[in-house]
Amino acid sequence: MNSDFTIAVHSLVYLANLPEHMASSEAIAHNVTTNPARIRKVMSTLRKKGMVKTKEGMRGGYLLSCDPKNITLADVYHTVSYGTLQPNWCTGDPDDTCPISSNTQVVMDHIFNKAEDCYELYLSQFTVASVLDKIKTYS
Amino acid sequence: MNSDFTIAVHSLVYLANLPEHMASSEAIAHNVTTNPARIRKVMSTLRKKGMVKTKEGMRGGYLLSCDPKNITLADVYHTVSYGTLQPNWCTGDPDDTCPISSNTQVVMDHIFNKAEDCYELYLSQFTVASVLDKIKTYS
DNA sequence: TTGAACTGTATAAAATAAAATTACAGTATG
DNA sequence: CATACTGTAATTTTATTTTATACAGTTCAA
Repeated sequence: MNSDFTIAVHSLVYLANLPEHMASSEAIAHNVTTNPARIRKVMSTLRKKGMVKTKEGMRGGYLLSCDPKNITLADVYHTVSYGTLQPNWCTGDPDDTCPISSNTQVVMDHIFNKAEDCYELYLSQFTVASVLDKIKTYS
Repeated sequence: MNSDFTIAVHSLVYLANLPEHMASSEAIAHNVTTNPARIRKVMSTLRKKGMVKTKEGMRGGYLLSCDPKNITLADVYHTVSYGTLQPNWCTGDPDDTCPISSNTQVVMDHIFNKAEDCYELYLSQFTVASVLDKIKTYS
């Protein structure tokens, strides 16, 4: 499981907290403690789903393109990490004559797929704004 | 994310399908397509929670110790993989004066912890018996 | 009572995945 | 036209996962 989801949430919260809702990949990377290239990759996929706008060139960077109250963590998860609940490793052998060996993987696939829906439903209760609020109560 | 959960479920289903509900690590490993040492490690943790009994020595192996209808995937997940929803990587810097940098990880920790509960609730609808039934409908 | 067939567990090696680094073309700004 | 950005790809480094190997301890049965 990679950390793109955590990075995406952190980046969006960071933007939401800024008066202009805008920052460069370098500023975000410093806050998140990672490198600018990784931030750009994650933000680039968020842009494709319309969550942020990007400005290239000098004084460019990333700008929140909607109200932090309207971005749920489910939206973020779906955009950057959908499918990562299931491990890559496959169990059994699809060509084995034993149905347990050949079909367990297929059944687990279904279970993991529905788990994603369940996970997203859970995450839909949180928004970028609500996460920011929680962070502030710790300060 | 490692595959211990998938391996545990597959192994238990395999046992449930056998008339004596019993098999050696070698037989299970062959069905799962992994090595006996790994099966023994996973089964060993299931034993500690009372899901299987083990017989050492000649003609030994693993024996289901309860009705497959009474083992939910939530039980299995909790036993072998609890906590793996959260990535190991940590965001931000706890010593940074910026609360976004220092507190986002803590808030994400809470969100991931509650997600585990949600995930287990979802998994509690499945049992070793119900998974076995589904596998058979594919045959 | 001995040896074959098991489990339990640890360690090391190999394979895979994740993260960081580097590089550079493209773009806006002043 | 130089500077400060993004977009993206390739490479290297690091961490994790999986496999392989080994061996002590246990049980059974001849």
